[in-house]
Amino acid sequence: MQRKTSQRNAILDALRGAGRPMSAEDLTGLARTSVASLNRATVYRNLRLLIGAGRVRRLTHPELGPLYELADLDHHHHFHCRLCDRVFEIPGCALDVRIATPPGFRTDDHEVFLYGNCADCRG
Amino acid sequence: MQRKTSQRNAILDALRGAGRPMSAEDLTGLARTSVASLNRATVYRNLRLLIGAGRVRRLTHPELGPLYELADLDHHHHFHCRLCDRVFEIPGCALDVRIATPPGFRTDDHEVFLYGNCADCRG
DNA sequence: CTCCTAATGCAAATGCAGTCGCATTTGCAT
DNA sequence: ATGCAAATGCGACTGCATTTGCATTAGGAG
Repeated sequence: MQRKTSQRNAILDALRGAGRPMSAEDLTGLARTSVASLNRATVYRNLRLLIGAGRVRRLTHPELGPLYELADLDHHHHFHCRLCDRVFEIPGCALDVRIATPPGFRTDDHEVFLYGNCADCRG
Repeated sequence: MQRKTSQRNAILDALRGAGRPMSAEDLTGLARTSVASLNRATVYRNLRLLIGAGRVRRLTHPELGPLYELADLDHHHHFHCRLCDRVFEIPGCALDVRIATPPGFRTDDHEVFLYGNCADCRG
């Protein structure tokens, strides 16, 4: 990642603009509004680079598969609206890890996925 | 699912005996201790049948991919030991869904994945 | 402005979970 | 004991996310 390219900017801008995790495909579509020629392979190559550089994080959503989000976010949960299929970043942590951890185990990390309807879709 | 076959029994017994969610591949390996000829396609066909009958549940683990578990379990979390790579069913729920849900949203369901080391591996 | 090489676009290729067609086996009702 | 449809085993095949080979384009140091 030594040169700055319009496609890499477009990918990062798309991620920042959306403010929510997206699939590689959605991300490609969104970034194409900036760079129309943007190719899938380029997106994947840049995602790999950006993940390596600690700027992007890849997660696997149990219902939606692989999603990409900016890495400079504090710990948060993910809410999947089953109507509009968007995933929202929910700041904060409502899990009591001490209670969640069985005796003798040590929990280093965790993920929480919420499912339901977002405010827009309930309107 | 009208006839009882040794392979279907082997699959269910493997799931019961292990007491934890497993990949189709691990499940096949385990069930083969009962029915050596057991084929992958048969495992998948039976899993589909059993899921349709509400006896088995399929889940996608963010780090381990698709796993299968018995469906007659109460709500629980999943603990992934990163040393032995086993997934444990953790009974109970240490998530406060009211706190976890943003204003205006409605949460119908959720999943919690814990990561760390199990009691055996910490020994 | 030039040149070197990183980065891109394209299309073909991977790897993996799961599925399908078909010949053969096997529950189980009669 | 018989027969038929369900179930199995096998190997080839899908679909999807991602990767790779290669020719071309384009940052940016000099």
